[in-house]
Amino acid sequence: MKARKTATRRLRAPSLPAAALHRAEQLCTKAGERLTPARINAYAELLTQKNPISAYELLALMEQREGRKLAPLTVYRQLDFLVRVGLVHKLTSAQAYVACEHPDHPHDTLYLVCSSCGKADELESERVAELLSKAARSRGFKPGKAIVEVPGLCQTCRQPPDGADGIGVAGAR
Amino acid sequence: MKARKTATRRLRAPSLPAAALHRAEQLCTKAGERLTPARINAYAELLTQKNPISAYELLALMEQREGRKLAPLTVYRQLDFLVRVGLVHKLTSAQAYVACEHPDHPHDTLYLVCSSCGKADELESERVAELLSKAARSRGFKPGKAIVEVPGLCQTCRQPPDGADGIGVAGAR
DNA sequence: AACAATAACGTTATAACGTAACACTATACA
DNA sequence: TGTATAGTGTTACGTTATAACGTTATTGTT
Ligand SMILES: [Zn+2]
Ligand SMILES: [Zn+2]
Ligand SMILES: [Zn+2]
Ligand SMILES: [Zn+2]
Repeated sequence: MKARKTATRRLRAPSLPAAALHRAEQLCTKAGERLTPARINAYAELLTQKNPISAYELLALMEQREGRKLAPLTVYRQLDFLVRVGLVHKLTSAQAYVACEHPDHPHDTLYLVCSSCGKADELESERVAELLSKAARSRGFKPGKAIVEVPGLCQTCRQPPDGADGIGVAGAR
Repeated sequence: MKARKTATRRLRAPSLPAAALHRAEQLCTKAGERLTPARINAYAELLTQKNPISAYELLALMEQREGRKLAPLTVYRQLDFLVRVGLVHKLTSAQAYVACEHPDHPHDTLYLVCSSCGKADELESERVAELLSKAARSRGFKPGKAIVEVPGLCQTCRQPPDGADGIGVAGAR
């Protein structure tokens, strides 16, 4: 008793690019995880965003897209999944989420995060990973994926060209 | 003019060690910040803790110590201050706070955080700081103090000696 | 000492972030 | 076909953090 299709109410998914979808499928297969429509939607929505967004911002976007109310938990579960398989990183210092720029292989979370405009620039550094891993193991500590977040001012937000300091970011070296 | 204390109502501060107090005073003087009794109390209470604690845990401890209700905001303000002057670090991935182990000079936040027992081991690495700073500047990014948190299992919590994996164990604090 | 300016503190209310519990649904596999 | 496992939806709740505003303490100046 639920067959009735109530005249599509703006259900268009954000249309995840085929290449991204394919990569995601492979990643999930390899990890023994299931890539469901709901998860695809969440990922696609995140991919439309240029900057990291909070879970509740994603919630609002998805609600608008799907034309119905969603529970926060829904979004959190999908984010947990996306982070788990490595498609998305959590910026813990900003309590925000952003799609990984090279999800093909697992790696640490390593970002430059602009305190002014919110932009997050993902880096990769084998040397940092190596240093941290070595330091950890030398203390008998078994390390997981490191979280490295460098707050500061991006090039654009440094506009005021004279040496003037911008935001109150302490201790720039 | 100072009103006499009204028959001590368990107001015993946790007695901040004199050396720590002295260091804190110097730090604040240098930074042009005021070290008030309330702030000293918060710091002292944090110093009694072996592991990082949440703001609300600190709130409860201080309420118990002072025998009265406090507002969360009070504690948050004191924590902001302590982090600002460098006496305390925030472990952003655990939403917890811990006293710095060498507050004498400013430095990045760099911890090994056990996902099982919650212990946080503070490291210092000039090389990591240097690498991050260099990478940032090479992109026109003006870096502040980096946040580096490595989750994992501490030596103690690795007890189960067979090679079994243990990462990802939730529920530290 | 009196004053003004600023920083810290207290209080109430509320916003933002995240999870527990439970019932239901889909898929995989014997 | 059953049975086990994983995913989803819903309600309610818990935790973390801040806004707004008025009061008190400190500092520097007259
Ligand atoms: Zn990535
Ligand atoms: Zn910026
Ligand atoms: Zn430190
Ligand atoms: Zn441990």
